[in-house]
Amino acid sequence: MKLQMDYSVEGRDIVLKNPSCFSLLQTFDCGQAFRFSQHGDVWSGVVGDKNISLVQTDSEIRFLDLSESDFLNTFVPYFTLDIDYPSLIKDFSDDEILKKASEIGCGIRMLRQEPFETLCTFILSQNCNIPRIRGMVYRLCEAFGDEIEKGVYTFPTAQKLSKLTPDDLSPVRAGFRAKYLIDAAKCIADKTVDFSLMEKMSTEEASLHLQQIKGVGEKVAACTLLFGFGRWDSFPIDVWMKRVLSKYYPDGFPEKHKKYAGIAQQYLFFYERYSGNR
DNA sequence: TTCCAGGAGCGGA
DNA sequence: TCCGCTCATGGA
Repeated sequence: MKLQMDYSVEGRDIVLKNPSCFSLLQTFDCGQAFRFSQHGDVWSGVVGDKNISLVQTDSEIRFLDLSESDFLNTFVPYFTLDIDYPSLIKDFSDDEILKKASEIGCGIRMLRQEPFETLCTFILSQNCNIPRIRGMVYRLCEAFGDEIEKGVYTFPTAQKLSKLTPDDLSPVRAGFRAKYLIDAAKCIADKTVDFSLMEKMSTEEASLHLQQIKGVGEKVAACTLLFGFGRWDSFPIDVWMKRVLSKYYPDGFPEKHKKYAGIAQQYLFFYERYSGNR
């Protein structure tokens, strides 16, 4: 994994100087992850069993109180610091809408999130707005995760969730999604759905494999593959993307960009949702 | 109060 | 195969 930007160790922090294509606000607020929140200038969230805090200024992004080995092993892959975004965006510039969208959303970094957590959060996402998804995910972690610091919880394991009933999940207030969450946990725990096998499948095959879970259709499968497995060709189509496709791509998304269609999709989602193009 | 949300399952045509 | 209805809840 080749790091695409320089970093330095300053005291107990890791610092990225003048990072290209990296905005914490855009990355955490573009609807791919629901576990980061902002307090003042500090963004904090949980990745695996690590509580991480970050601060961005005009000239740097600072990972607070983080060892170099954790940075390299966990956060370089998590924040896709190995992807050359400027080249990717340049590649998109032959398409007028994609050019505009990737310029506006150029601070978005795709996140390589933990697959089970990604699966669950997008099962919860169905027919919900983003603030509500955050609430449900927080309550799920609070009720069934491990407390690693005061008020900070890990995401619960599949094994733990697989033993619960929808009634047990009532504090999450997930409604009809509770039973889907439990089915997902059971499928992962008993390996009916096997993440390690999916690594060898095509994106299409992996999507069908995930759709064995109740409450997982094409959209949730596509989000899981994109945000949890780094399948950049996976292209989730939700209500926002339906608008984008009908407005700008009535003849279909350009074949040429399908290899990174998932990243393009994220720029387009952000563009449509935040620039008032309705 | 009403509308709608990063959908999916279901039954009927 | 396609379409419309329903599901449970809360943010705006």
